[in-house]
Parts: sequence; structure tokens; C-alpha cells
Amino acid sequence: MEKIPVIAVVGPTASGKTALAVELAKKFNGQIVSADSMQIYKGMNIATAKPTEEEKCGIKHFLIDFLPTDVRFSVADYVSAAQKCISEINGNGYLPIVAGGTGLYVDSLLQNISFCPQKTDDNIRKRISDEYDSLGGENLLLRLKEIDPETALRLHPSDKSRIVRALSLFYSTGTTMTQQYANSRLSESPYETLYIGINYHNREILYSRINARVDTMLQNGLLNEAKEYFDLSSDTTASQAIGYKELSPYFKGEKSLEECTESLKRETRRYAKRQLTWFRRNENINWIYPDDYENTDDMVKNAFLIAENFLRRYADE
RNA sequence: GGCGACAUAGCCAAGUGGUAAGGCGUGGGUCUGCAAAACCCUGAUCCCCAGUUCAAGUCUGGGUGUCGCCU
Repeated sequence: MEKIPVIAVVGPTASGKTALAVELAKKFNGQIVSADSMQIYKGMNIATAKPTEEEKCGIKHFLIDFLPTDVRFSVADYVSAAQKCISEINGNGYLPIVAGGTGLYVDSLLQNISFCPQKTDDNIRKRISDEYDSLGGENLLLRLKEIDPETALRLHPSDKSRIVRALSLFYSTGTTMTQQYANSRLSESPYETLYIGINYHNREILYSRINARVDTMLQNGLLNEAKEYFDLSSDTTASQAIGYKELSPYFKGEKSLEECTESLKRETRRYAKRQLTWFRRNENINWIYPDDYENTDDMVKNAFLIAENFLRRYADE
């Protein structure tokens, strides 16, 4: 079966992914599939830096702004939704461009990871989570060792979420994490992907972009938006978004706005660092460094060259 | 000018004679159904000089600096 060509634009937050993806889409007749775990939610616009109509430049964006904030979402949901988008885009004769900073989503989609067909039982999960709290990580890890020694070996006793997941996966489906891992890569990816990553040689530049963007968000009314969402139930995906929970102490009168703004900036910087850690291990990424160029146009031109090479190679095959 | 206090990693900070807690930040890493989440790893010889002592961040003297009070 012939593979579908896909361009993926990845990188840390505030690096300029959105703009580059749009430029690529304009140049190569593309449409964009977002890979962002928070921009999927309706209403969460300012904090997530969701592209505005103006920024979209008329390019069609998929998987943005379509879910209410109380609906939970997961990688598995993302992959199946995004697969459909890519098929549709490709079927209509456009080039699919995956753009976003949620590394897990990007990789799972493009490497065609298949998730366990059965869902984990919420009650079992709850029970094991309680057991973790009462018995401790060491004990649960011993239990996991009996059913899946490999996974038990690589997990740290403090890593509650993964220990609970590994155990509840087995108890509710009979599949071990190790088996699931093997199963997940059985079918080859239907995509031929060009990865373009954006990073800065000088981290300080990225960090000052982040700081400045937070200030802009505040000017654009982040506080009003945050008032609506800082109280989201903690078991929702949306409640994890950076931008509301950091402002929460301010609304509760526990901290000053300045302190909360600082913490919001810091959390965003840390998030960017984690994103870089994630993407750096992908050897297939063609990294582009904005601080290598005099201006953005030159950088975009270089990205065009990389993309042209990729598409030509693809056409030749 | 006088009196007093303090001087430990980027920041906060414990330690009062036996060979440098901790927190925050920073940097690195893990990552397969909540991933903007969760988790792991990460640093100093204690302002300078001289002295006491087997042994000094810890005691003594001098210097420098900072802060507070007073005239």
C-alpha cells in the first residue's frame, strides 16, 4: 500500500510552530491537523494560544476547538480522530501537516501505535489507585513484578500513574504492559513523515518569548478566561492546562497576581523544556533554529527547501 | 564618627569544633488511554588573611562588605 506523505511541525511551546505550519500549508497546498492536547477544547483560547482566524490565514485546521472542557480525552482518542483527518485531507488532494507540541500525540499518530482495544475499567483503576495510597509504591511494584517483571523493573516506586496503569491494564484486560507494547507496533505506519522541529540554540531566546507571550495573554484577557476554568474538576484532561491552575491562588486571594504570573511563566518554561526532551530523542527530526537566521523569511525559505526535497523524493518513489 | 548584627551553591537557608541538611530555581532524563500531566537524576568546601587545635563553616585577632541603630 502506498504511504501518505505527511509533514510534521514540532517543537516547544512559543517556538513558532503555528506560523511555520501555516506557511508550509500555503506553499504546498496543505491542511493542518493539530497535535495539541489542550487546543482541542472549546473556550480555552487565550491560555492555549489557539490560532485565531487571522493566524490561520484561511488554512483549514482540524482537531482544534471541538470538545467541551468536561469531556476527557486521551492519546487513543486523538490517534483515531487524527487518522480520519489525515485520510480526509489526503483524499481531498491536500497535503496533511501535523503541527503541535504534544509529543505523545504526534509520535503515537505518526508511528501508528495501536492501543489496547479494550478500555481499562474505571472501578478497577480507582481500587488500585487507593491501594497504592495505602500500601505504597514498593508493594504494588512487587505485585506488578509477578505479572510483568519487565515493566516492574523500569518503573520507579513513586511513579504512581504508571504503576496503577500497568496493573489496571492487566486486571481489566488480561494484557500486560509489555505485551501491549509489542502489540502496539505490529502494523507499519501508513504515513511517510517529514519531521521539522523548531528549537533555539540559545534557550534564553525561547524563554523570553515565553515570558513575553504570557504578558500578552494577560493583556488579552487571560484573567477573564481563567475565571471560567480555574475550578475545573481535577479529573478532566482540560484541568491540566497551564494557564488556569497557576492563576487559581490569585483568585482565591492566597497569592498576588505578580507571584502567580511568575509561576505561570516558570511552568510554561518547564513545559517547553520537557517538550524538547521528548522531541530530541527522535532522530528523524530536521531541526531548524530561528536564531540561525537573520529573519523569519529566511528560516521559512529553508523549511520550504527541506519540504521540497522530501516531496520530490516521495514523488520519485 | 560610634554601637550592634550578619557574611554558607543562582536565590532562600540549616549547621556553634570532627570533616557541608533541606527548599526553590537551573540543567539532564523517563514517557504506549488524564501527557500543558506524572515521575527520576542534578551542584559548594562555607567573604579574605593570620592564629588556636590532632581536627574550624563552627573558636580568637585583623581586614573587607552588607544591614540596622545612634550622634
